[in-house]
Amino acid sequence: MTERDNRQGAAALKRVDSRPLYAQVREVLLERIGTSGWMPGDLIPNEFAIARELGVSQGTMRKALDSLAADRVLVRRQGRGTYVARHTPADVLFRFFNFFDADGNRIEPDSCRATLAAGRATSQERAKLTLGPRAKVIRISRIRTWNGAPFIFETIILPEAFFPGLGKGRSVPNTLYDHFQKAYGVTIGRGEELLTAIAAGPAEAAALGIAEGMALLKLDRVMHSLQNQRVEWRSSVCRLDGAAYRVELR
Amino acid sequence: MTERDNRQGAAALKRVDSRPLYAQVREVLLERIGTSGWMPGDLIPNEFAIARELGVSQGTMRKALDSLAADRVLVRRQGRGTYVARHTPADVLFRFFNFFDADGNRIEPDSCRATLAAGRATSQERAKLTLGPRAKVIRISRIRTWNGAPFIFETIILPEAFFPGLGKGRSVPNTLYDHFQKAYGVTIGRGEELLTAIAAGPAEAAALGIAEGMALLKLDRVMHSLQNQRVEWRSSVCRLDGAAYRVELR
DNA sequence: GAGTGGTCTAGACCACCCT
DNA sequence: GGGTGGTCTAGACCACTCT
Repeated sequence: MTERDNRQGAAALKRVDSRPLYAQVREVLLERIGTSGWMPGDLIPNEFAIARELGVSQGTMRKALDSLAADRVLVRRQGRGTYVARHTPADVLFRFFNFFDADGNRIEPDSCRATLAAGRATSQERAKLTLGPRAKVIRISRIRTWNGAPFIFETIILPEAFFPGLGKGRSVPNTLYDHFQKAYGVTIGRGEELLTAIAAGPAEAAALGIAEGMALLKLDRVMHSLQNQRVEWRSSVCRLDGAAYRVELR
Repeated sequence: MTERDNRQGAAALKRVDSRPLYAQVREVLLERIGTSGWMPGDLIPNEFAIARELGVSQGTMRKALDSLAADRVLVRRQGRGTYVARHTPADVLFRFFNFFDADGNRIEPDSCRATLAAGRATSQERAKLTLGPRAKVIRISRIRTWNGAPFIFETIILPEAFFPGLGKGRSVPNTLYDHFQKAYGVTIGRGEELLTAIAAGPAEAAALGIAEGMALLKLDRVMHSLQNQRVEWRSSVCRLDGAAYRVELR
């Protein structure tokens, strides 16, 4: 690539908007990661190479790369290179599964029985996932166990547009988010969860094998993709004897 | 040239330390903030001044300052300067009070009735706060209200060594953490909270004015100071009809 | 030894806030 | 106008990983 191209590259970045260069660079890198360029697990070119290509200094490139690493989109390893973060079941549990046992160890749910169905989204589902009037969704209900006993009973709503044919002919994996990334190129970026306490009704009592009226923790979670689209609504009720939901306060 | 300055700057700070320069600089700044040098709300000297004083470059100083700003110890304002973060009641609510109403607005608890007592720490209290065998603690029990109705019933355990004479002759403020900072120089840095669901027993039912057996959210929280000492153990039970505890997932 | 990210420096210009 | 933090660049050396 010639020097003129470099300047044009830099100018192209600057002319579009007035945000800092590193923020624009970050945007460019995010696009490359999303659209079948750099895939999860890939080693991306080194700092100097991308910087030269985009016509910015290595320092600016570093700032963009560090910011993506802070958001867990990239993983940097000294002496080896920069990789596109890959979701593994262990990563997913570590980031998004906040249950701990009495000794402070993270709980690893053993398995799950799942049922799956598709249909038109209800108005509530459309609101939660910002879907259009005739959008379809996939609904998964499952029970996750811990030490062999039912622990979580949850319903997961997914826009069909993001996950066409999910579950067709195959069983639903225990950790969904790594499957989303591998099978559909949808990477979970962030989300929010609303927690309340409820008394077990007939449905929860039957699903979890407990008495009606037992106090349960209810989680209402909406997850967003890296591109900031709402890709999952999950509603879970959890039996919490011997376990706790852990929150870091900062 | 750069190499010699580099080593000298490092030598001036480190002696035994092999951590990065900016990390050592950060430590030095944190000490100055703790020990009656720079107080909450103070404007601290500009980057160049501190950098020159400590014998490091402005870039290294900036990295240390930015890291402290990220941890909310400092607040940087373009065109004005860098300030030591001051806890206000609003800040405290924003950072550490995670309850929201059905419309998604943060709940502001109205007031509280508090009782206060001091005594020797129980073994459980010593374990939670890593206290010595004969340590004393201050115990606060209070009820916080929302829209006039009891909302949270909580017990707060504080090491007497950190907060001597707390509550003597004065009432306990609604938001404690800003009081800790102003009156005792103890700044809350971070903490962790364990959430479970419980059924209301006689004590909770009486305190919150509800029926026994109602599902409540229980929070078990330990907070650490900027110097990483455990300075509070708080146990709360919350009535959650019309409200929810919100967690950001990243 | 070659290549990578991590640290550190030095100096430039810009955007913002004050008086 | 003068001072502050924010951005950007250029170049050096260090620490780590692989072959």
